[in-house]
Amino acid sequence: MSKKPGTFKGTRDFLPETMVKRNYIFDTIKTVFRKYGFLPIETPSVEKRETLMGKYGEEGDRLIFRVLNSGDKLKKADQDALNNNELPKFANSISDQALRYDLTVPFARFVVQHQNDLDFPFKRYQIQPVWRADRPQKGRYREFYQCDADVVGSDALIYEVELIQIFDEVLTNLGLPDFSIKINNRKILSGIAEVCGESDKLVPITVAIDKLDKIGKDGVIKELIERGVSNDAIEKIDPLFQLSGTNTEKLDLLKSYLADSEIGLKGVEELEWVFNQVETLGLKQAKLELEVTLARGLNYYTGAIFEVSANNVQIGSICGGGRYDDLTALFGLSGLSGVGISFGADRIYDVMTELDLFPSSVTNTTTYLFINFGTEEQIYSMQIAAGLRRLDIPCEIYPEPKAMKKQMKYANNRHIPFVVLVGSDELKNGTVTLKNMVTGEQETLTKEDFLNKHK
RNA sequence: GUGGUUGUAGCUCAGUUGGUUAGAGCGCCUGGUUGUGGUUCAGGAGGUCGUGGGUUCGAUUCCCAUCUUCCACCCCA
Repeated sequence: MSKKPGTFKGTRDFLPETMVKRNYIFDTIKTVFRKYGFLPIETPSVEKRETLMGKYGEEGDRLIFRVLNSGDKLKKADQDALNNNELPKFANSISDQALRYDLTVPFARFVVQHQNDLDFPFKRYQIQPVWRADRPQKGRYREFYQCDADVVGSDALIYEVELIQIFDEVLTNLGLPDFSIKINNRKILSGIAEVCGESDKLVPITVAIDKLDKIGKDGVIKELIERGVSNDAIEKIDPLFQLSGTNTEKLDLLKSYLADSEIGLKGVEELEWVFNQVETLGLKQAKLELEVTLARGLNYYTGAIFEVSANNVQIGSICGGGRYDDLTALFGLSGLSGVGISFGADRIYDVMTELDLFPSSVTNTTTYLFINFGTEEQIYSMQIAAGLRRLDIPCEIYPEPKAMKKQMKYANNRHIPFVVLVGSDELKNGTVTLKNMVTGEQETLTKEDFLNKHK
């Protein structure tokens, strides 16, 4: 124990048993992404510092892992800044690059950089790890995977509808029994701030009301006061806390509440259209809920915002997303609207583990193990195994004629569902004996019949 | 970034009010069973009690630091 090596705080190794389950999640997500016409890309783990910094708000910047300069570049260290305790400035002087914090901002950079090689609207999916210098907790890691699908170059609401369908389809295919897609629109939040006469306090207002389900109405009001929102405005926000009923009822209420706000009404209209289309098309499992208090922290969202949570599991949201009207403008290309979603694969894994949702077939990586009885039997087994592999059946041969107990145990621990016994009798008769490791049943059949079973 | 918490065998955890050889269950290995795993029985291996320093005749136990775990806040997937 004492001298055992370990991984860096908040990061993990994945053993084969875990990896096959993770791959099952990734594969399910990819399959659905492709079905909706998204194309794969990858971007580097490390980006220039200026690409990332300032895109996620002050809080986000703090959580970006910086990468130290090397060699002579270290001599640029701003020692005055260090002596004056200006740590961020000092950090900038010795670090010109950083690990990516999410996949969306690097994607915006990617779009601007390769704009002449892309067909718009450009739909891409990307499954890669991201890093955050956060304090780890359960369901919260320093290195984790995001599975993003984004469309850039169209403000058509059809994409909001399709992204909701993707959430629904992926999570249904993974077998999640109960989950909610919460949706809101930043324009509605802007409208609320406008109606309250506090347009300049949009961010503090959204951050505060986002916490309604966590700290309750009184907590939100307290926070609004702390953030300098006037009492008049708080009174005007108050009715929103009582907003209840069906999505249609909520929309109707919002229409009258936001009657004086052009942008607010635009948001309501957009949401209404999305709801209508989703209703017509139908969802498999998801509950789609309008949640006026949903705000999400990332500042770059401007239209629809999404968040998905698994019900009956104590973990944060498992997916997120939204529309950002001008993210590429930060890199010099304006007029491109984008909308995208992200699956938090690590949290989905945790939820599926807690609810025991992985089908047992996922861990059956090898179908047959050939028991090794000796040299001649092994050669005979290798021929049959080659036949199976030509039929794409995964199988393996135990490498040495060790005690059968040991070989059986190996099959058992590896969750291999069938064992093939080829001893001297089988060799002589041109047969194999098949043992089902779950039921314990055995049957003997000719090797031709065995192979033909799989055609 | 703030406050707290955790660390003893591969895993889950007892225990030591500071004192000769630190325990259990599960797992692992060997054998009962030289063509049968998952059940059962018998035996066995495995720990400088997270790491570094301090106090002490003596520290796994007390103190400090550090790393790690988990939790609340912040924020978020």
